[in-house]
Amino acid sequence: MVTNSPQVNGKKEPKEEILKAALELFTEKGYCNTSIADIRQEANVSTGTIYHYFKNKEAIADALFEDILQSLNDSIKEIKRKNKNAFEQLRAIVELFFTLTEDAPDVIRFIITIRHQEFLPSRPPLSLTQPFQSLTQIMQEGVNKGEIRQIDPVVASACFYGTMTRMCQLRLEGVLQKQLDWYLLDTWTVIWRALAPG
Amino acid sequence: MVTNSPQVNGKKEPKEEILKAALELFTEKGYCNTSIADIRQEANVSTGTIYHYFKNKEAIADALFEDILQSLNDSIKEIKRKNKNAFEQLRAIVELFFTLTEDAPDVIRFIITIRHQEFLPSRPPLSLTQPFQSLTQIMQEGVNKGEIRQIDPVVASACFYGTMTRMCQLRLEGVLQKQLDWYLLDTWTVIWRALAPG
DNA sequence: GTCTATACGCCGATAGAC
DNA sequence: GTCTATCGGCGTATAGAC
Repeated sequence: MVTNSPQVNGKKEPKEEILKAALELFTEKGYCNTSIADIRQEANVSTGTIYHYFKNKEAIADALFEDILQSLNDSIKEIKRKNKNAFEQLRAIVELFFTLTEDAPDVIRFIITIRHQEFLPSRPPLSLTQPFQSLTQIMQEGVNKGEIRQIDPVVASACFYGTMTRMCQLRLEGVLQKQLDWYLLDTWTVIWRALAPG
Repeated sequence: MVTNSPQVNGKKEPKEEILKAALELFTEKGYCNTSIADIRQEANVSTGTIYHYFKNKEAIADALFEDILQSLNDSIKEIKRKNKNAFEQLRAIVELFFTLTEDAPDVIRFIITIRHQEFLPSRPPLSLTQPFQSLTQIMQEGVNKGEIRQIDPVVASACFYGTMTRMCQLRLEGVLQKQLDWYLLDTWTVIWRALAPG
């Protein structure tokens, strides 16, 4: 995990420190504008240590990608387990993204604003990864059960994900002064009106 | 304009060729991963010519930013002039974005996927520029006239813009096999159900 | 495992001929 | 206005001591 260090006592794992620093710098300045020297400084380790834990700069980004996607996937799985219908599942996902935007903005920046393909060309676009497949699946099941209107699940997902992430983006860009939970009700109402049957 | 060269006869303006090449390369590989040598080659000019027309690499990106924003702003102005109510105006904007995604994908990539702040730090976030202000204004007027439900115009804009651009993004990433106009009706229906009163 | 020192390539930008 | 040649600096990655 990137968001919290596994070591509780004083000493921190260098690997985790490096990932934490890299996430912060990549999301703030971009991958290209972040040098190994920057990461070295922010993580308080030496160049040698970085190359001991990671083959190269790209491998750091790759590990972040893996970590964050895994964590997102776990969260969504748990949401699907705890909530039985599409309405509750989707609402919980919006809450998750809004909470993360306030509490772990770098994670959301990594998911929604970073262009992974620029430096991880072998990775598929995020839209084709597991958590996003889960989303389309929720839509599909919702349509099948009559909880969601008869529309193309792709369009339904786009409305849901696009609206939610646009709100996150506006908040991260400093356009929205109030915390996202202030907008939660309105945002959810808008999304659900778009998707609800009848 | 970036999308078409002003010269009709054989010879092309080097400046336009440079901008065209830069737009293509920036949106494909990213700003950082594009070298002056790449642009030189793609535009069939020499390094000297590039630096004759532009102060530096950043100035090329800046000119593109200016061009594209101006062009987008003009298009939206014309849409507002030709269409009188929010319903028609917003629908025309979706059509504009969907058409551009198919016909001038690099322009849409530049608007929705490029992280301008990484290399143009003095520019404000896109969300604060004129065309996006116009959007919020359309929402506000729509709410005032009762054409749009009583919701926060920011949330309304986020739903509209987020849904629309997510569809464009999915198409640009190759996730959607069919052309965007195939999805236009569904997309618009979803958006309008979210915004319509009653 | 962690460090410092350094090699080496690439890239942005300039100089100066034509 | 357009070109070629080249400089200086930065950044990734490695070598090798401890």
